[in-house]
Amino acid sequence: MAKLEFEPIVDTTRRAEIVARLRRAILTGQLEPGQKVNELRISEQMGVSRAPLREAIRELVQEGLLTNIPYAGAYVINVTAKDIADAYGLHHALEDFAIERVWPLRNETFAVELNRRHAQVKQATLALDTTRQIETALSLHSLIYEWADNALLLDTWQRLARRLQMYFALHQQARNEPVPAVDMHEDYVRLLKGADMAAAKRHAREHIDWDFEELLSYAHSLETNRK
Amino acid sequence: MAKLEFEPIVDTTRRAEIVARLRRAILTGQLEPGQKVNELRISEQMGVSRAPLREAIRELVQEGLLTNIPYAGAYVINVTAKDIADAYGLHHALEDFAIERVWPLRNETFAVELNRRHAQVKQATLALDTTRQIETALSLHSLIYEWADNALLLDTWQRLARRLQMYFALHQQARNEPVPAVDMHEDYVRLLKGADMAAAKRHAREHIDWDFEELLSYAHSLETNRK
DNA sequence: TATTGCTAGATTGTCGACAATGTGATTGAT
DNA sequence: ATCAATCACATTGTCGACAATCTAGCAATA
Repeated sequence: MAKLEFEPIVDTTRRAEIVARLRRAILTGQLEPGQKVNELRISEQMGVSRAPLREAIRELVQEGLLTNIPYAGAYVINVTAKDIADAYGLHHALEDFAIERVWPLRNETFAVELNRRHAQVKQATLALDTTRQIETALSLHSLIYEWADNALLLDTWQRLARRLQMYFALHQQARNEPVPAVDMHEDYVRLLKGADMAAAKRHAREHIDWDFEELLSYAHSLETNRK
Repeated sequence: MAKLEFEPIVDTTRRAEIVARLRRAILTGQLEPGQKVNELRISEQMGVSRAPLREAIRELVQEGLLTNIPYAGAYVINVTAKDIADAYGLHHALEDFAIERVWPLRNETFAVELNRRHAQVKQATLALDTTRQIETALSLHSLIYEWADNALLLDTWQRLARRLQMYFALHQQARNEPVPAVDMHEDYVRLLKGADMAAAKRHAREHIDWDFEELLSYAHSLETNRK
């Protein structure tokens, strides 16, 4: 008899769907930083009442994507250069820790999944689909966190990853250039499959720094625009 | 003219008050792990309607203190030995990072605040007030995160600190002994004021390990109880 | 006996209406 | 003209009621 496994049934509430849509709107920059989330307007657009929408807003506030001011409203978080720098500082710390933890847990399945996600990045890069490029790159980077066997670390990473996704989307949106059509992950993937952990850490650090440098121009424009 | 500073006005909504009360109930173990949060019952006890209570529940779910199953209810998170181990693994990583960042930012005010919080710990220890002992110890440990000048790191720590607070409270509740009436923070405080960062890191690591060892007996009882 | 289908009760999810609060314009006094 | 008081208006916060769903127990059937 074949071993058949079923996936759990998921997301049967309006609230969950609302959260997903709002989150996506924020992470893709459709809802801009600082913009107000008007409950009545959005609930009417989505065809739901304010109750599940408000519950969704509470979740996103806790996720750190919205801020709330009592009796004034919920606003998409603002992005400053310091926010971006903070995110990358934390990214460094988590990445080191994740690599250490994942190192002895790697196996053939890990390598296969690493290749699969890397292929997705390359595909999105070739297709010049920038939104998907960001998503797939973060998915690739998520792998070590998923395999590090630490639920709290994974949760922390996912919160951070959402911030990064937002920053990249805004950055890409700000400069209207196509996108870097090269893929920077060859070394990252190769080193994660290798035997030299120190080298992997070093490269991850450089890789993160490289991404950060990329965002700096956008971060700079934020500061100048504010004046 | 004396420099007078006002504290911000706080918590004008029922929701915020409900969140605070529920969180406290969970972190002190009054709401036990696995216990169901019955909306109707609690809303009647608190004298509020279900709407703000439900919004509060959403926040606590995102905070990681509750889990939610659609149409079934919200439950206080269960605690396993692995959860505790995960928390301490992450604690290690964050502590290292925080010490590095806070090191060049320390000044006289930092030292004064460090002493102040340490005094609170000693006071709670003398008074045999275990709940307050846990709170003040975590407050002491929070200082380096507050001074590290990284909002995301601070946020991450606060989420972790709440888990730790819960674990300690449950641990203390499980064994009915009075409490360790000794204070372990003398060296911690001294090294944080000193010049040897490596030594501070090393000690913090040992200190965290010591706390973890302390929790292991409780973690063990969890596993055996489950059988 | 084991399994399926049904029913009643309890609980969560959602809705529409009302209360509380903030905001900006208007008025009026000095 | 300036400033304070007032007043609509819009928006958020809260409430009570209803709809959708789950669970446990019992009956029916093989």
